[in-house]
Amino acid sequence: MRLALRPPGSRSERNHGMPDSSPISAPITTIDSIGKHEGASVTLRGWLYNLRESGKLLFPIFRDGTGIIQGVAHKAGVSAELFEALKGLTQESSVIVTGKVRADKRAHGGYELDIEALQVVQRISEEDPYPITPKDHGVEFLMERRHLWVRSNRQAAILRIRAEIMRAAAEYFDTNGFIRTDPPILTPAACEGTSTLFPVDYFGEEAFLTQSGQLYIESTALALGKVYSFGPTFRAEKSKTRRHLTEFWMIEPEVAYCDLDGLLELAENFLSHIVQCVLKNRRPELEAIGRDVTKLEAIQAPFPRLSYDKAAEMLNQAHKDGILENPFEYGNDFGSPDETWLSNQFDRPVMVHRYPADVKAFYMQPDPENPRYAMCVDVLAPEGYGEIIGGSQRVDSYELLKSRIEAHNLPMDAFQWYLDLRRYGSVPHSGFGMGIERAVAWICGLDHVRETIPFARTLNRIFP
RNA sequence: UCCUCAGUAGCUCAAUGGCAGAGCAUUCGGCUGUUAACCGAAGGGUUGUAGGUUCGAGUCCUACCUGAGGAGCCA
Repeated sequence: MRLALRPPGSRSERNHGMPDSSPISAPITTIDSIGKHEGASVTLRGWLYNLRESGKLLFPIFRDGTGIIQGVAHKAGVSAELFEALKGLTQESSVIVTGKVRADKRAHGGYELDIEALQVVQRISEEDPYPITPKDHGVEFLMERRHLWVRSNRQAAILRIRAEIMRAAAEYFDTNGFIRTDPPILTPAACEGTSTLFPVDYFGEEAFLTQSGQLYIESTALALGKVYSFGPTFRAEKSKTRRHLTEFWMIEPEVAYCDLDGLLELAENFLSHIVQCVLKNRRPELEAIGRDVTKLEAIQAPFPRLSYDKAAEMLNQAHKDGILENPFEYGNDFGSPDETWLSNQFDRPVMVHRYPADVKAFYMQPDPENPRYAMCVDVLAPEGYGEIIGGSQRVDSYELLKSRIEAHNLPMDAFQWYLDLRRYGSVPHSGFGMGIERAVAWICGLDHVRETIPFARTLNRIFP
């Protein structure tokens, strides 16, 4: 073994006695940039994804974290040692492989690797094979092995897209004058009732994991003008659906001197930027997971605006036409089937605004034209994905906010600091929160949010 | 919290109340362009748990456990 970059650990421990075929001396590269090396020999460091064989032909498929590529070895074209070493490889064994890059129409990525040398870093034994085969598996089996499942091509592509969505979201705010100010994750006594919060022991006092940083970034918005926060959020609700996690990531902007109209513009520009970045930077991954990118190419501002009243009319009509099973009761919040149907009526996210104040949170500003409505917005992603953003203009009047807190039976003491924001230099201000996992599910076209985060925390799962 | 469905080989699933089965995976053999390769052979079972009905239960009944996706609530 004359390889410069060798892994830690002695050879005898790590490769289970498999012989190395020959010295490896080609430049090290990654599969995502293999096209630059057409016609040349390169070295890849990765894992065996699958192995097919046909007589004296071997087709090992390698992955390296950046992509997958099929290798080819003819028995007549390589040494007997190399052929036997390749033939004996097991799925997910770690290998360092050298070969000549060749463009080939038959190959999925457009390139194949004619294998010239192989170093087995660790060979997985047949007695304890890699559990996740290239065949069908159930949800429970895969989630129990999430630490391995993330290696699969599809899961890795989703995680790359997630990373791009998070990067693009932060980039939008960073390049538009926002300052990132992250609120605390450990919070004192409950803000909006304790039933949805995870309690923790804080040196003998009860504290809770945050369910939203909104109240805190209202404070930093009045200090810095335009701010955002980006971090994990916790909800102890016993929701067991494809749209719910108990721990999820939320990005929340908050803007001083911003009204509801300004917030709608911010939301549509923000979402457009994210989708266009994913299309630009993660197109191979979108294709790898079978996403219809024409649906994403339509996601450009402006987005349709729909008042609650108009949405209610549409839902009533849909019920009369027999499309929706249950009648919509005016004055209520939309149910899940209602939201799904509404979001399916548009080819881009629809911004539903001015819900009845009674069904919305205490901190939302009433509509000056009709105080029965709240100056709020839910952004519903298309293709039936439903709510990915919820936001509002905040109450800026001290007296009104105080009476709202009383009316909701919230502990006034705990809200004194929040009321201070209206006591000293209050201004109109607005903000929203976007759930990263729901955005990823929509942009990737997934049917469940559990695949959008490396390790999902759901009602029945806190393992691995 | 409520409703519905499911639990059988390592995995995905069959099996009218009557001998526990198939495909994949693993092992062995075959195949010079395979695309979840294919062909042949072998090994592999406390049918989620505890009771009950029955001559006989994977199958029917009761309770429980685990999981799934839907309601409510939310991002």
